[in-house]
Amino acid sequence: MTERLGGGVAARLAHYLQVLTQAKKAGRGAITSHEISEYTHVNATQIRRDLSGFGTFGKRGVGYNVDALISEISTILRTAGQHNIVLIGAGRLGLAIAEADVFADHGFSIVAIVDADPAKIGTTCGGVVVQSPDELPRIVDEMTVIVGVVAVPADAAQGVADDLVRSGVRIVFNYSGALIDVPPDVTVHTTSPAVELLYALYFHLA
Amino acid sequence: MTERLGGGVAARLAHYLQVLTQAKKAGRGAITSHEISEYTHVNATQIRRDLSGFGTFGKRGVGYNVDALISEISTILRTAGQHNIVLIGAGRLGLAIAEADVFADHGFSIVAIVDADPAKIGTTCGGVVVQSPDELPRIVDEMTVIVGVVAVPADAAQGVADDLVRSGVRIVFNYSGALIDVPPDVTVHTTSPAVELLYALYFHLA
DNA sequence: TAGATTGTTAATCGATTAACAATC
DNA sequence: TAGATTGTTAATCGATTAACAATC
Repeated sequence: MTERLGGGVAARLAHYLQVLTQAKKAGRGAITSHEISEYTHVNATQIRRDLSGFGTFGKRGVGYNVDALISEISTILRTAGQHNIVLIGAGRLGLAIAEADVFADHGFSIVAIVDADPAKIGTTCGGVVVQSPDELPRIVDEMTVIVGVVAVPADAAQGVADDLVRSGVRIVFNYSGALIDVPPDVTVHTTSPAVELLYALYFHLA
Repeated sequence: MTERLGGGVAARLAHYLQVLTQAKKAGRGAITSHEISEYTHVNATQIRRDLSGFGTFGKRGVGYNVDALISEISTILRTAGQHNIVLIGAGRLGLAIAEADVFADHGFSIVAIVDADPAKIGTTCGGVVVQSPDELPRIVDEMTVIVGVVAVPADAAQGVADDLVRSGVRIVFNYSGALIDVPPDVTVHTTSPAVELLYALYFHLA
């Protein structure tokens, strides 16, 4: 019964989950497919069909129960558990990420922060002590870290990614903007706000 | 001849542009469709077709000239010019954004930083002075700002967005994670790194 | 009951993929 | 020439959209 989802469906479900989590925080008890559509820019019919494929989660004339839907989608995506992250780079960007609760909201826990600057090692941020890059293999192994977040300058990004891969990390989240090469069994996600900005601007100008 | 692009094509072209810009920074003179595919996760055939629809930009057996392709895509997306941004929130995240060159790389210029904290007003960051939110309508008008970047805590995001919309901003870039409601003629883009993380994790676990 | 929204179908459109000739 | 990669076609698959009955 648990067949592998297509890439499109999985991406959309993750997006719905993000909106639902925020709606819950805002105190919303129920939400309609049209509201989810507004926030995700996904067609409302598409949303209803995506969901109805896994069960009847909605109530006609009312919408979807936020708590219940969060639980259902978490189960479908199998991301209900706790997952450990290591953050590389204790600069402004790194500390801003460590402070944000966007990861914590979805069960991702930053279990270690690493920085090459000796002056930063030993300092604390969000209850997590900054450690040396030398500790990386041990940290990844002992705490079963599967995601590494790269928040270093562009010219240091490839080196950091290499360290992460050598240490056993299989998902790299790249905030540096730089292009990163990794082995085929490792996934890199490069966040590029400018891409969405260029896209929005095109339709604004056109 | 300049017909309006479909949403999918425009988004992909923006993505290619981001990769090309980074490749140029890394000193690359040429790039193949397969390389762009690796970095964007877009099918290589799809990339070649997207590009060949606008002209013959590539050289068989070699690939695409990076500089030339940047110029071509910029023209297609009509984003070759300079565009002004206002940044709201001079906290860690805001300053990290102001420091990053991800926007500058694509011709977006942060012309003003705004923060409600009186202690921050008057301080400088990246050559830009932090101003009071009261100045927002004047700034947007005088400098023809069309994009507002929201880098404030989640509970302040809606208020900031309202201020931006009242001041005339038509594209809101939301880093707070909170859900934001705006009039129909305004576009909101909410960055949610957790979405892509959940997505990557699903395929890692499955 | 009346209004609203889901669940679902059918029809269209765009994306994906494989394959390969053209050509650098 | 040999190898590589583009440009392009054709065939398949998934996304999108409109429409509407079911039902809360």
